[in-house]
Order: sequence, then C-alpha cells, then structure tokens
Amino acid sequence: MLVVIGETGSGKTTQVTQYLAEAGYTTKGKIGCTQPRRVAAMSVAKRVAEEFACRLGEEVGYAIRFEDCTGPDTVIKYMTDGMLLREILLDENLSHYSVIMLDEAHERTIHTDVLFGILKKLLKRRPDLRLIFTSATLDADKFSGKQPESDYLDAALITVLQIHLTEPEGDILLFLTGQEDIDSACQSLYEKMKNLGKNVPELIILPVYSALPSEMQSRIFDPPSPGTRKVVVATNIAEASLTIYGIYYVVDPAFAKQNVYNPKQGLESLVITPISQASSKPRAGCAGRTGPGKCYRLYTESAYLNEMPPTSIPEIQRINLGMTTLTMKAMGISDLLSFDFMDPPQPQALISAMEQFYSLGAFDQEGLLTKLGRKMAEFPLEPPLSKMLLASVDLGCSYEILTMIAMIQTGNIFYRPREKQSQAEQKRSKFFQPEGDHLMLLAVYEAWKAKNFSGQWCFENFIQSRSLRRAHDVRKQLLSIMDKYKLDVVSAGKNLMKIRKAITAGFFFHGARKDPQEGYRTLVENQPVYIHPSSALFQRQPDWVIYHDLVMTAKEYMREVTVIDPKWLVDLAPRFFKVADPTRMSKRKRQECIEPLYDRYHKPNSWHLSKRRA
DNA sequence: GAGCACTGC
Repeated sequence: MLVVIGETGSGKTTQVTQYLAEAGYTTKGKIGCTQPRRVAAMSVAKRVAEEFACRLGEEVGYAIRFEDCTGPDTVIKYMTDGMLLREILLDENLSHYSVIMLDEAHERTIHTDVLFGILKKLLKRRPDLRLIFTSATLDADKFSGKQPESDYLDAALITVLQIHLTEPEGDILLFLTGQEDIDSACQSLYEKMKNLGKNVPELIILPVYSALPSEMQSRIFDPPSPGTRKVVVATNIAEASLTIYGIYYVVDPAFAKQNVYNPKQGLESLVITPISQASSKPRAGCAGRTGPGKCYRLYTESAYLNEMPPTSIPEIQRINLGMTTLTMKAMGISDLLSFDFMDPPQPQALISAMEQFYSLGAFDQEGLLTKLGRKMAEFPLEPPLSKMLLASVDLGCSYEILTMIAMIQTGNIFYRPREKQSQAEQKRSKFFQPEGDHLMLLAVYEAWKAKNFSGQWCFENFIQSRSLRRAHDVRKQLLSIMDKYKLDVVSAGKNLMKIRKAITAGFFFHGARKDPQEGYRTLVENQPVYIHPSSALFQRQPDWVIYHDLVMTAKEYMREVTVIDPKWLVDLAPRFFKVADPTRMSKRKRQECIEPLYDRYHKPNSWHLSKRRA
C-alpha cells in the first residue's frame, strides 16, 4: 500500500499508471485508476492513450456509467470511483486487477471512502494486490460553523466593479452560492453598470449554474469582443467541472451550499456554509489558467485561519447512507457499525439506514439481506426507489414506474426563466394530473416520446432537454438490469391505482395527512409540512398524500406529491403501519383508523446492536 | 404561492 502526495496537475494521474505498466505490473492483471468525476476519467484516459500510442479502448480505456470504453486488451483502466464499487459487487476479489489506484482521495467522496475500507480488507485475501492512494493534502480535520456575512453579496459586486474600472484587461470569475444569488447578482450588476453611464467600457454579465440550460451555459465560453470584459458569476460548478479560458481575476466570498442530512427526520437541506481552506485553493487557481492572475479573497487572514475549516466534512458523514450501505451489505459486509471507515459516519445514520431496510423488507428479523434486498442492491437507486420498482413488477405497472423513477432521479425537468415565469408556468400546468406529480412526470416523458424525443418540443414547453435525455439514459440502464434478472416490464394501462400503490410501497414513510388547521402533518414525526406551490396538487390539497422528498426553504415543503388511500399503507408496509385499535383511541383518532407504528418494541433492533449476528 | 450547490451509480 502506497500513498502519493502531489498537487493536482503534478502528473501523478497520468504518469504513475504508465510507470507501473512499464515495470511489468500488467502481466498479471489490469491497473485500475479511479476518479471522482466522469469527465476526469474520460479525459485522463484519452491523454494516456495518446502517450501510450494506442487507440482509446485498446490498451488504455475508461469505464463510466452508460459508457464502457474498454476492450479485451485493456491494461490501464480509468473509471469513476462509483464504477469500481459496482465492480466489487460482481467480483469481490477484483481478480482481474493487479493494481488499484484511488486518485484524488483527498476529495473524500463517499465512494472513495468506502473503497478505501474495502480494499484494505481485500489485501488480506489478496496480498499480491497493490494499492495506491493519491491525495493533494495529507490531513483532514473537523468542521466548525460560521455565520454567513449578510453583505458578502454587496462586497462581491463592488469588487467586481472596481476590477472592471481600474484593472487591466482580463475576464472576471465571481463565486456565489446558488441560482437565486446568481440571478439577482447579475440583475444588480446590470443596473449598476447602467447607472455608470456610457463612458465606462462594456461589461458582459454571464450567469452559470447546473440548472441553467446548456445553450446558456455555453455562452460563458465565448470570448468577449475587443474593448469589453466579461464577468462570469458561477456556483462551484466552475471549480472543477468547467474550465473557462481568459479568466484573470477571481472574486471569492468563500461561501458555498452544502447538503446536510438529518437522519432522524430524514430531512435533507442545503445550508450556506464557509468553504474550507482546502477548497479556496482551486478557486484561486481558476485565475490565470492561461496566464498570470489575481484572486480577491473577501475574507481576512484571521477568518481564514480561525473560521474556515482546513477541509470540508467528508461526504460519508453528511449524506443519506441508504444506497451505499445496501451495496456494502450486498458485498457481504455484515457488520456496518464496526467497518473500518477512515472517518466513521454517525452511528445514528447507519442505524436509520438499517431500520429503513427492515421496514422495506430488504432485511429480515436477523438483519440479513432478504432476496428482495439483494435484488434491490442491483439497481443504482436509493433503496425506496428500488423497492418501488420491484413492487411495481408484482403490481403490474413496472413500465410506468421505470419512467417515473428515471424522471424523478434526474430532477430539473422544468425550466422557469425569470423573465418568462408566467408563460413557463402555463406550459407546465398543461401536464398536471389529478393523481399527482409522479404521474405528471410520466405525462411529460410520454409527450416527449410521442414527439420523437424532440429538442424543439422541449424548448417550446420550457422543459430541459438535457434532463430528459439523461432520464432516457437512466431508464435504459434500469431496463437492462430488469432484463438481466428477468423482471417483467408491464404497463398498468388505465389502472393508475396500481402505480400509486407501487409508489406507496417504496415511500410509505413519506406519508402525510391533511392538518385540519393548516397544511399537512407527516405520519412519522407529526411534523408540519406543506405541498410545494409548484405541485400539481397545490390547488387540490387531498387528505392523504405520499411525497418523494422534503425540502426546507421558506417552509418545509413536500416535493413530488401523489394522492393515496391510507388503507394501502397497512397492506404495503405491514412492518411499519398497523390498523389502530379503536378501543384504545381518542374519538378524534378513531376517525382516522390508521396510526403509524414506530414504537421501539416493534423494531427487531437486536441486529444492529449485536456484532455476533449476521 | 415558491426558489433545488456539486458529483456519482
């Protein structure tokens, strides 16, 4: 086992694999090298193939989701870290490899973190395997919070204008946190420039974030005409995923949105947090990729030292662990609580994941994976979604559920530009279905399909064609896994109840009931929640609903909501709900007939506390 | 009557 420390761009990614090949490591197996991002895996493989003087896919190749560019002769294989994790599911000894290199391990993606633990264990069975971890930094530390300064936006805009008015030519990149920030910053920059009159040189203002349609994203690559300067206002999409040439000035307020998951409530939210010292470096590095550059850091040295954490919290301690832990279980890792994680996740996050497996029927009483659970792990989906898919096979509506899952996973289906909001909304409401938003997503996909997957149709309907194409790819992949395991793909026809039942079978713990006073209450924690105003059910407010997820913004909003019959809950989730005993209920409760079961005694929780089991 | 950073399978 070897650890290589080196800055990004030091050549470790492209050279180490070739040195190993020259040294003869490819005679007994392949050299595998993981990357946290797809683009990196592809572009690095391309470069190494050139240096190796072979065609891509021959001796040097890559594998990412939806794309396997390797062949029988491939000896150096680049791949995403998630891809290697899937490979372990098929061959736990990785018998085709002689060397595995986990590149950019400092990024601490959940996949790299899990691979780290699994590969260390694999060394005991395969002492001949060589492991290499590469990192730009050595140490990791814990995170401490800092209140965002309310005026960082204003300070950032003033800095941009100062640069524009006083500094020599060269484009500007400003980092902000999200779509709303960016749109309003662009608007306000535009007005400030207008107020300055005609005597100042022109400033071209360009927003960029992932939800922006690709045509508008690509405008940031156009070079400005002579005598003008451009300013790109971006999220951290510009940090690693996009390279913009001609940037000389970077303005960095040092904030970003981070996904924070609360396992107890099952609630994810995006919180504005200070970036880490480690990620301030690549931001500054965006200045002068092609020449000298300057970075304006909108914070003091003391804030840098005292308030910004050295590195960010690793993903594994922040996010919902459902899919990862199900994959680990399917790999035969029986005791997750004592697994050798580099930084262990919160025990509560592991326990809630396992409780969810039990109520979904993926675990038995002993905490062992059931047949259903094993099948669920085959799909690259969150466990509730794969349960929903497998339930749809039995209910006879897998054709429709496949599409809904692909669409819901992709997100960002509808595009609502500021200046054409009402028009976009009108188009969107044409897809509304009385049963709810899941069926609306299906209706969108079917309409697109009927128009031969037309991009023009998407444009006319304010729908992001990029998202639909991706949903199409995801659907194809899921379909091929269904084929592999001989799972039937059948249409529900006109019987939409089957579809709503399948949704309930996966998402029963996301049930909510109308509150007589206001909004809804979740069945599990009795939390007050609301239907999102963009939902097809916003006007209808039905009594019982299932939601796909909760998002905390102005209120706690349910996104992707579907009407259900509460009787289904007991049938489809007998481990979670029971019909309440009327003699033990208050009069008010008696009318409701159903109460959620989440009493401690009902959970067979011995398996997650005991190490002997499983 | 609102506003979803990024990545990955």
